[in-house]
Amino acid sequence: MSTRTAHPPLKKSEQKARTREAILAAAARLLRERGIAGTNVADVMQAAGLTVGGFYAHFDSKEALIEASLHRCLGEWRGKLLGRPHDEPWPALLEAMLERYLSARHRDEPSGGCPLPAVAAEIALEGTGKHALGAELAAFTEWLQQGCQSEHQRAPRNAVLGSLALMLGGLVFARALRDTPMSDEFLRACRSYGRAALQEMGETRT
Amino acid sequence: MSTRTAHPPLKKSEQKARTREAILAAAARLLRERGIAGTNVADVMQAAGLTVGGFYAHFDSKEALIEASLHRCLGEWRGKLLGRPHDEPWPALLEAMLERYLSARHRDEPSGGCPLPAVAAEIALEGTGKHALGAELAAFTEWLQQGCQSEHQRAPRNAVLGSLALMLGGLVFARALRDTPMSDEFLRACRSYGRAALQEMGETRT
DNA sequence: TGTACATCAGTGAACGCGCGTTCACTGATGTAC
DNA sequence: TGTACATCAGTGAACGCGCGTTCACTGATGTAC
Repeated sequence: MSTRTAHPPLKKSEQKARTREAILAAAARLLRERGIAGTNVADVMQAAGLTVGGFYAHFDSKEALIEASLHRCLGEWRGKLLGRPHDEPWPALLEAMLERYLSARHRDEPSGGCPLPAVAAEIALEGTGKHALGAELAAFTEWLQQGCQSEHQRAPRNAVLGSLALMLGGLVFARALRDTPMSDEFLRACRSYGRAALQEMGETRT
Repeated sequence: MSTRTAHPPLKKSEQKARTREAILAAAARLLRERGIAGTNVADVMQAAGLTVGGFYAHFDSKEALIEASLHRCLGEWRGKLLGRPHDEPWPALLEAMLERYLSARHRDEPSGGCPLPAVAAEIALEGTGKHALGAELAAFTEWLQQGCQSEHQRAPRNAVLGSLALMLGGLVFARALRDTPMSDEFLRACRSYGRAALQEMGETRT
């Protein structure tokens, strides 16, 4: 709303682009909190300070919004997960990622976190969002493997993919068991499990 | 249908109990294929050879059906995952479980498999089914830890919970990336990742 | 510069469909006498 | 044993609601002359 009455007044096309951004941002937040099925077009538009009817001037369908939002969302998240580039060997790098991902904070605040725990299973069932997921996951794993400086070895693909699966499964269990002792237990166990795997993989590769 | 006209004719109460079983079985299959949101009451009843209206003579609500069906479903699955009791040390036991779970067959045939990949994220988001999940997961982990014969050591809880999370995450990714090279890659990587973790955990505990 | 018209982002009501749930009804089984 | 009534599992249509999508309309911005 304030963006639309900002000074100096924007050109129409600029304004439309900004609105589109607002819709994408609102969708990204709702997606992480409620998943795909739980995110309805009217709520997204309301969260962006608009009304339903205008939606189809920006996107062809809800599905198109989901794909676009996931692309954006996963791309941003990629950066957040590791922060600035580290000069560390890959086991330490992946371990730090596990710690951050499998934390009580991330479990309890989905809106600022990774969209995949809410969304991955729905993509598997319905197919909506699979292009975004495929593309971003390919980019992410490649980026993670190259994330170490050249003096260190490249992280093996098994270690990267395995860590991602462990993170997803662990967080889903932890969220499903919220308010249960097993929730914290899962987080702790998965961090320990990942550390063990990475240590073993680091040793046998060295 | 054939169950209802079977010889000798059944008492009314027996008949009703059988119908309830048929509904539960139909729901269990659909749940694994379509998840909770994708499983609608009318389809469940049709799959059980009945019509919608009769549903509420057996269950109070869709939610009650989901809880009951998941309880049943997860309980049966617990047995299938390990088959008959093994006389093996726990790392080998869990490794065998990983291999079976993270297989192309399991990825491609959800209807005969574990309901969790389709259902766990929805439980985390909506809450429907969380009682069944909590109870069955507690029973399952305890049972897995005690699954080895007394001469072997009891499997550490971290190894059990971590393996479950890895299995869930790995299968969800593999299904979401179906028809993509990364799908098989995820299955292979997760099996390897799990083996590494279990080996490391087995060594440090021994 | 000023005026008349065109464009188009956004509005808000309505449509159509799916789905959980309800309900009057049916017909076979079970019970009372 | 036979007859009349009660019970109740299952039927199928209807209700109500949520939600994705459409559409006639508005009013501000942009353009032509």
